[in-house]
Amino acid sequence: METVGRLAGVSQVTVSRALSDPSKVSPKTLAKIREAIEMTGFVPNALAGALASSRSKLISALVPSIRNVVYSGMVQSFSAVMRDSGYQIMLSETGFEPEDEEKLIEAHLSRRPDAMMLTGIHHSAQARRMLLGADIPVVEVWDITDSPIDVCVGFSHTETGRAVADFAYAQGYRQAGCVSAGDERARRRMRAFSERFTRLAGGEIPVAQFESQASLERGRQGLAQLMDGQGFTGGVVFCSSDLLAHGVLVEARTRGLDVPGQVAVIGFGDQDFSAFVSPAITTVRVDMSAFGQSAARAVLERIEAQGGTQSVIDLGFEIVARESS
Amino acid sequence: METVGRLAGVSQVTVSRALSDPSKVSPKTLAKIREAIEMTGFVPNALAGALASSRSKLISALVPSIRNVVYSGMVQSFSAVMRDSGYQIMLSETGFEPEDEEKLIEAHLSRRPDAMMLTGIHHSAQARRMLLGADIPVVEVWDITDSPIDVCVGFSHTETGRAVADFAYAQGYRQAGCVSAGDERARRRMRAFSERFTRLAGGEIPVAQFESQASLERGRQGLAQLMDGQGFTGGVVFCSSDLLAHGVLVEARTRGLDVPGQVAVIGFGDQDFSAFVSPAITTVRVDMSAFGQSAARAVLERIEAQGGTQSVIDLGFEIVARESS
DNA sequence: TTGTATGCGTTATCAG
DNA sequence: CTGATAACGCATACAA
Repeated sequence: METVGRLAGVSQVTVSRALSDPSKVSPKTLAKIREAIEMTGFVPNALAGALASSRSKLISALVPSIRNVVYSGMVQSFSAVMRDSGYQIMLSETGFEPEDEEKLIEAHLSRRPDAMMLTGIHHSAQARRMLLGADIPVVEVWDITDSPIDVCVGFSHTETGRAVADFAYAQGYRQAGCVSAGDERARRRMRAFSERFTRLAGGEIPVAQFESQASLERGRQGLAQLMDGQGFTGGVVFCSSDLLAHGVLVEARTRGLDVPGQVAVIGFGDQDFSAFVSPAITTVRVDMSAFGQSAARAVLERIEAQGGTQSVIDLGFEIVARESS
Repeated sequence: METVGRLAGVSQVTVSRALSDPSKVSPKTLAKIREAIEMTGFVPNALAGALASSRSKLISALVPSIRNVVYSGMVQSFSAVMRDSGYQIMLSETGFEPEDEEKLIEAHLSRRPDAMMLTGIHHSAQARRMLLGADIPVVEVWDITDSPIDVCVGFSHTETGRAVADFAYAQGYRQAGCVSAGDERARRRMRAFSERFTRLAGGEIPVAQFESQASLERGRQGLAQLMDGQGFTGGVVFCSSDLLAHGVLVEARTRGLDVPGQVAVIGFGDQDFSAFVSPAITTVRVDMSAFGQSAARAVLERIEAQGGTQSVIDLGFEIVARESS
């Protein structure tokens, strides 16, 4: 800025003002400064700016995995809204281990973000302490709780599981199984489904539980496990994601089973392929881009107004009935 | 650090040293400092650190879209390697508009990253100038050129298109069509495919070109367009992604067409579902996590050794023959 | 092994 | 509308 200022015949401060609030500088000097910037190829140092103003214009976002469209879709809409307000996103993957999250939170906090977006509501005590100590807006997405760190936006996984059980029972199914990936929230949905379905129809509900991330192949293996190892002979299979559901579908076709006659399938997430495979997948739709947008708005509200309104934003879910059940 | 130091009975610098290089501090004082940090919940300010040392430990990464697994997979492996070396990633989506990229590059550069990862080799003149001026390692991924800004790692899209044409011709196909999403590199593959296939088999090659991102539905529309509007009656369909290929498959099934008898399909990307749908999709495999790792290693080499070795890293591609062709 | 002085490139505050 | 001056919180060079 010093150099630019000399070239434009003004001081360093004036250059700073020209950049941060052009209206505070006369049109003439503004033009000269712009020209000098053009000539020198000057790019302001946001690090120094952040240090001086203690506003970094950086937002941290932590998600389990960006390869999963449900998370990357959310990040995409979150980022878009924040970017329009001049914020940049620092994104990291936490994986599914709580300890990793703690370290990442500290690493992010050291960069002094103006706010932080986290996935889920379960965080270590130390993580909560650091977050509280940072004194910035914190939004927890994808799940809701009555005691968020600051604000949470999402839906109830327990309610989802129950609703699916009710739905499947109402459709006439009396036998059920589950195929689930290693996500804590997925497990919570499965548990709620099992409890409710057992209460309605009785019997045990076999579960094929994987620790790895969901994939089509895992879905195939899931149905195979249920049928070959756990005595599942037919009925409805609730999967923790549409990808798994698709795998169950493929495996059922391979085994010559009629869907939904012998094996019915319900997925989760309403991914873009779900309506277009055949049979189309019955699923639970959650509006991930709405999550991202709501989260972003909640953050902006808190940054600007210094005090959010709602602290629990339940965006709900919707069961989409298609051909697979 | 001042506060922590007072609590531990040492000066600010000693605290700084204890954090950046514990071996330079006596075990006793180190213990006292650690205790003081614990008590105060002190989290170092990386902004100030970066300003003072002019090393931000931040790496910028720009990709067209994180919802596309080919990009998010690459980012994932890139991030993992960089994180292990103590770097954080600032990720942004450029979309598919060159002007947006330029603005994003400037925004990122203002945060003084220690290096930058870009997708593709086409950047505006102004962008190149800024990048060169920033004087940091720059790695361009997903494509190769003889004149990278600094270093590029990827594969030749033109060669890919040609190889697919040769492959399809060798399999006996004499009619072809293309379904492509609005990615410049995808278009380049399609063009090379068309040119080569026309030279081999003669005739015109109809193309269903979409401006939007790939999706299963677009794939279905693609085949519909080719057959209903562009006189395509059968043969091989080369798609710019496996998602589109899957859509073509679904549409073909819907129309009662035999695959690969009447319509054969070749995709791109070898996504995780490609081997498991039926018929399994013939595709072009590129090792996206290898791209990310190579890119990360190239960056680390340049940051540490101040001068990279190779400047063009061609990781190639592989045609995976399956049932759909 | 530890401390002192200085500077990194901005913004904020106050004067002119 | 513009300028001087003091932080911001740390790292680096040098000294002890």
